[in-house]
Amino acid sequence: MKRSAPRDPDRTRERLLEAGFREIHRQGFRPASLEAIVDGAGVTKGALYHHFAGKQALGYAVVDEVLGRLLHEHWLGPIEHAADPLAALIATIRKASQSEAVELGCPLNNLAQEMSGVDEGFQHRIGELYRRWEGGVARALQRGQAQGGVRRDVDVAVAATFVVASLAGALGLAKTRQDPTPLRACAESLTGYLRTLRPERRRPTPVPSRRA
Amino acid sequence: MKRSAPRDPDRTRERLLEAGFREIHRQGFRPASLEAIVDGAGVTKGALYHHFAGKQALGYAVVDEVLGRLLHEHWLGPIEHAADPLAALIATIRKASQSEAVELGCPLNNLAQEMSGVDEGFQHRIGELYRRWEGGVARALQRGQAQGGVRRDVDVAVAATFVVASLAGALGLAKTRQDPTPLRACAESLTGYLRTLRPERRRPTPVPSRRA
Amino acid sequence: MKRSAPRDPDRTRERLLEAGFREIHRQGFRPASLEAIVDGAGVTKGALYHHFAGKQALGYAVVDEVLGRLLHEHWLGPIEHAADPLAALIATIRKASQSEAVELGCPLNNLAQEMSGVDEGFQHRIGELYRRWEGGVARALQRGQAQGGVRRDVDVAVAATFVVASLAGALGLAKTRQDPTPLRACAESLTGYLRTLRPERRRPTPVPSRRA
Amino acid sequence: MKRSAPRDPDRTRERLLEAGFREIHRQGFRPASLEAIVDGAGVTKGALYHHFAGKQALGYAVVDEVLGRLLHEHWLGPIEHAADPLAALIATIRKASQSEAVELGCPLNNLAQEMSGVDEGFQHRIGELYRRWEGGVARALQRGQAQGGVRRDVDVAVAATFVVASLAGALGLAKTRQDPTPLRACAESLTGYLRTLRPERRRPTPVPSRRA
DNA sequence: ACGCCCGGGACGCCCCGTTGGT
DNA sequence: ACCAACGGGGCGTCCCGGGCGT
Repeated sequence: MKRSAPRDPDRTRERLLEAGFREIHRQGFRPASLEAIVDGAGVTKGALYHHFAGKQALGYAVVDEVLGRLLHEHWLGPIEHAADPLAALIATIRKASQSEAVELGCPLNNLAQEMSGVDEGFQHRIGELYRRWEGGVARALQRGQAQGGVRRDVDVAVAATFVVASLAGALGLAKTRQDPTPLRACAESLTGYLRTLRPERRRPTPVPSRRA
Repeated sequence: MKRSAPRDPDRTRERLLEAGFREIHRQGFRPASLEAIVDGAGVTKGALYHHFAGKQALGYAVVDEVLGRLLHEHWLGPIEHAADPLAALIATIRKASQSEAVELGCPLNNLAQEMSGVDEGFQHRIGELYRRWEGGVARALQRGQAQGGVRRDVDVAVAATFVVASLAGALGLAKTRQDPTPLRACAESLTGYLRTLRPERRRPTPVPSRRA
Repeated sequence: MKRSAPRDPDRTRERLLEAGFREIHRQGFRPASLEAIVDGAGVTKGALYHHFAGKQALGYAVVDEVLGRLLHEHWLGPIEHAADPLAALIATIRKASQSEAVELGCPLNNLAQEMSGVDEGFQHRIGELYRRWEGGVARALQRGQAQGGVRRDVDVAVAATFVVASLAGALGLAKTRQDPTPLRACAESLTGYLRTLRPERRRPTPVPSRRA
Repeated sequence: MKRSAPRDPDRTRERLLEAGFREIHRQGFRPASLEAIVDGAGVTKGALYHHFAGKQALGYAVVDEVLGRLLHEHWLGPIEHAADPLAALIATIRKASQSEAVELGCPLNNLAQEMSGVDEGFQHRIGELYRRWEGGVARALQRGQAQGGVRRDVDVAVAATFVVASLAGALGLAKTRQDPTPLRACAESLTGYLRTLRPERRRPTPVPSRRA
């Protein structure tokens, strides 16, 4: 018998989620093929149907579990308990801008563009993730205000929305061009913008410098 | 006899492009149904295959012709010959942010997220449009520099990329939430950012004000 | 090129109906395989989908067109303009009872048992055919009354229902047993019953004789 | 610990048979879903496969045990030891014709139409039940002959077949129409027919009266 | 040249009946 | 007695070209 996997339901489910995420990231949800997903996971259709009610349910689970985890790992975690929240935020943006993985774009953004307005379930789930993202940024700015690193007159909600939107847009642009350059240009400008949120000391120089 | 349409090839082609644009905007390119497109255009499949080599060719033509035209109408034209280019740019952003049509999102952005990295033909064509967009913004800033409305040390290419990316991101976020609010928040922040590009007179106030 | 069929839509549709009828007759509607039907018709799925909206629509068309035609040919036509309607009715019953084709049963009865109470469209269409069948028998009996071959006090509607029901039941029984014997037994008894509907002359002998 | 059901194999088997009968009656054998059956029985698939070799074996058991019991209860038992067998037979027919439960039809007849000619095992089992049914009716008529309530020249086998076939047909017609009326019309006619089997005293009036 | 009717394959998702490991 | 996993089709329907009229 070729029983390689010694019957591990949780692992099977995890593999399906992971393969589903990959395929959805690459192809989008609707063009994603269940066949490709089960192949990628090394299981059969029956296993998928056992763990999920169908393609839609798998997609929802990918958003809730996989994308939620990624969001926390890459964006929310690093700024959650930082000593200087604004600096931490800038650091995460810089780090993201140095990634070369622009080929497939931001999975959350991709899914958002594809499925919002087509499927309410996706829209709600994706909207929830964006809310958490903005919420994390807004809380960081708020903590910055509390400790004096951010000006008091800044509307943290508006600023957080702007940061998230610019990041999403830049990620998308980089994907479109298959080139991380626009991502870095945006990171630079966004950093400049964020520095204008610090209290002025003497002479602020909130302008983008010449391209490196 | 049954000659309702007096056989007008150009008009047929135009109708197909228009119906194709609508369907692609609503559903995305791959989920778009040729059946729906020919129904929307009031013609048959044969007519489509007479004017276009296939679905892909129709998609390319939609990008080149329809999206190109829309881009020029909404974004490029209004800032092309403006007396104060920066003010004109801010005005177009403000105008776009007041639109209520967030349901389907920006057609260019949607297609970019879906097809870049999947189909090279789309990627090139969409990239070309983004280049034209950024180029238009950059030229406007440059003309601003020439006439003194924009600081000389601004890297217009970086700034143009940032503007376009933020707009695309905000449009996407608004679509995701089915709510124009984030679009307005971004327009506000972006306007603030753009004002920091003006030469300082006395005391710059480049900060976003409390939400209205 | 292997273009055997020179593009004949009507013929294609007819072939599909015929193959659909055969498969449905053999397997029942729900277990019937579209794949088997298109194979039997020598066409592809595309052709089927072109002529019918789906499996259900094909099934409806089979009932309306094929079964309707068969009903008329075998049961309604022969008694429609007969000089002696009762005799003609008895003759059709006798003829049907001599058929050896009991293997698959009566297609109308099969479909009725399977689909009534599951699909309203089938129920209405099948019910309509039964109504036409009973109606034909009832009209024949009525014409018999008019010309004196049937007693005036006979409720032709009740009698017609009984005749049709007994025939359907006998056909079913013969199919169940894969043996035409019960069909003949019923034909014999039914003939006896029908003779009791004739006006009495002297001494009626309306009893079934010993089995042949 | 988690012993909610105190592990009663016989009861589990009984529940499966009962749920299987219900689902098969409603959907037919092939469209019946094992999932629905085990849900209806409140057990799991494993339990089903513990008690039966598979779907087919369950179906066979349903025919043998459940349908056999129902046949005896409704049709065979009441006429088995009746003082006047013919009267008892007429009484059971009348009783059946007054039932309102025409929605799903006669389970035996349904299964017979569906599975005879498709599966030999079903055919034999169902044929056996029909034989027992006819046998019971024939014996009743025979006992009627012995005690003088039925004419001696009647071929009881032929008559029994006719009775059963007419009943099956009428049940089916009623189901098709979702209306018990045809069942009553047939019961009336069948009663009339059966009365012609009694020895003539003076003037027989074996004709159906005008519809009430 | 232009347009339409018809037909061809190809997957995609769903879901089902069944069997090993516990 | 059961949970987990397995493959095998079923139907839908989609994108696409040949064969004809106009």
